[in-house]
Amino acid sequence: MGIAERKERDKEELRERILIAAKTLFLEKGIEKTSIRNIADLIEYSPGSIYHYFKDKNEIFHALHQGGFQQLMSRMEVLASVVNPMERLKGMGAIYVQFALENPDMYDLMFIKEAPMDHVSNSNDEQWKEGFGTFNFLRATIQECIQTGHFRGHEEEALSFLVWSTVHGMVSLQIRRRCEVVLAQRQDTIVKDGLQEFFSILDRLSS
Amino acid sequence: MGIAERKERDKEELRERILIAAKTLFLEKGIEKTSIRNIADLIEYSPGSIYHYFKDKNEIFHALHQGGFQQLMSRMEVLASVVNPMERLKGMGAIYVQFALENPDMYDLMFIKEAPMDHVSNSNDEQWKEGFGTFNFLRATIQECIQTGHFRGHEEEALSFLVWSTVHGMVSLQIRRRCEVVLAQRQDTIVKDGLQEFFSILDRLSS
DNA sequence: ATAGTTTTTAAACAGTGTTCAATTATTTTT
DNA sequence: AAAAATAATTGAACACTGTTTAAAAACTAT
Repeated sequence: MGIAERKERDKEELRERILIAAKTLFLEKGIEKTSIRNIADLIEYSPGSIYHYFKDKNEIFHALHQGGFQQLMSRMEVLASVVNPMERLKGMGAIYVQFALENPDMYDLMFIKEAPMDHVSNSNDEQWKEGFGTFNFLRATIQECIQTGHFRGHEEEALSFLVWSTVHGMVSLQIRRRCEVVLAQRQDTIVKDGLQEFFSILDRLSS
Repeated sequence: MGIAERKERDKEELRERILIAAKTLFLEKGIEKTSIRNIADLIEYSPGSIYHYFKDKNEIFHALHQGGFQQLMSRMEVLASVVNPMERLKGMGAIYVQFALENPDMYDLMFIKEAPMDHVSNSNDEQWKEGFGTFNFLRATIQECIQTGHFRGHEEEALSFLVWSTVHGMVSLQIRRRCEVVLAQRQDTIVKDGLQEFFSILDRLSS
C-alpha cells in the first residue's frame, strides 16, 4: 500500500506549492491583488484545480498566517533563558514590535486583516482554539511578574490584554499608515520611541 | 446668475445623495461588498454617472470617513469643561473607546482600513494635514499633564502616541475579532476591563 | 430655433472568486 | 494486457467587480 502514501505525499506537495506561490505573490502585491488565477499561473495549473486543495481563497491565507505564528513564537523562544519576568516581558515587547516592523505584510495578515478570521470561527481551529501560544506566553510572564510583587492591584488577564493592545496599537497604526499624516516628521522612529516610553512606564510600575 | 448657483446646489445635492447611499450600504454590508453599481441602483442613476462626482471608489469612502472624525471630535467637546488634565485625559480614553465600540464600522474605516489612506497621501488633505484635531487635542492635554507635574521623565509626543496606540490597540483587536479566540469567555467586557487597567496605570503614574 | 455646454447613459474592457461538466491520467480489477 | 473504476485536472461559464468612453439626452445661452 505504498502507492496511496505516495499519492498522499504528492497531494501534500502540490498543496505546499500552492501555499508558496500564494505567499510569494502576497508579499509582492498584497492579498487583494493576489488572485487565484495569479497563483494558478505561477504553479502552472488551471485556476479550478486549486479548489481541490483549498476550500476558498481565505483558506489559503488562513494556512499562510498559521506559519506566521510559528515564526513569531520561535523568535520568542530565545527569551526562555531570561529568568527575570520583567526583563522577559520587555523582551517580548521588543521582539513583537521588531517582528511586526520587519514583516509588516505577515503581521497585517495575522493581526489586522479580516480574511483569515472567517475561517477561524467556522472550523474549530486547533492552533488557535487550544491556545494561541504567544498570548499564553505573555499571560504566564505577567502572572510571574505579579507573583514576584510587580503590578500590585492589577488583574492578570485584563493587564495581559492591555499590554498586547499597546504594542499591537503602535505597530498597526504604523502599518496602516495612520502615523504618516499626524506624526510625519517622526515616522521612522515613533514606534521605537513609543516602545521606550512603554518600557519606562513598566519599570515605574514594578517598584 | 442664479442658475449657475442652482446648478451648483443640484450638483452638491447629488454628491450628498451618493454619500448617503454609500454610507447606508457600507454600514449594512461593509466596504468590500458595497459596489459602485449598488450605490448607483440605490440613487437610481447609472454606475458611470458616479464618476462625475467622485474620482474613484476610495474617494467616496475617504469623504465618508471625514464625517466620522467630525463625529468623534464633537463627542470630545464635552470635555472642554473638565479642568483637571488627568481627568480630561481619562475622559478622552473613555469617549474614544465608546465611539469605537458603538460605531465599529466607522472606526474601522477611520483607523484600520487602508482604502481611505490612498487618497490622503495623494491629495494634500486639509482636514488631515493641518491637524487631525483629535490627536492634537490629546497632545495638548498630555502637555498640560506634564506641566502640572505628571508623567515626569516622559516626552510629550511619544507618550501621546503611546496613549493613542493603547486605546486603538484594544478596540482594533476587538473590532478585527482577535479577542474571539484568545479571550472568548470575556469578549464583551475585556475592552472595558482593559481600559480600567489603563486608567489605574495612569493614576499610578501621576503621583 | 440654433448652437454650445453639461449631465447621463449604455456598452465595453479587463479583471475577480467560484462552480461544474467533461476530459485526461492514474490505479484497481478482471 | 484490457476493461472498469477512481482520482486529478481542465476550460468554459456564471455572476460579479471598478473603471473608461463614445454616444445620447438634457439643459442653457445666444
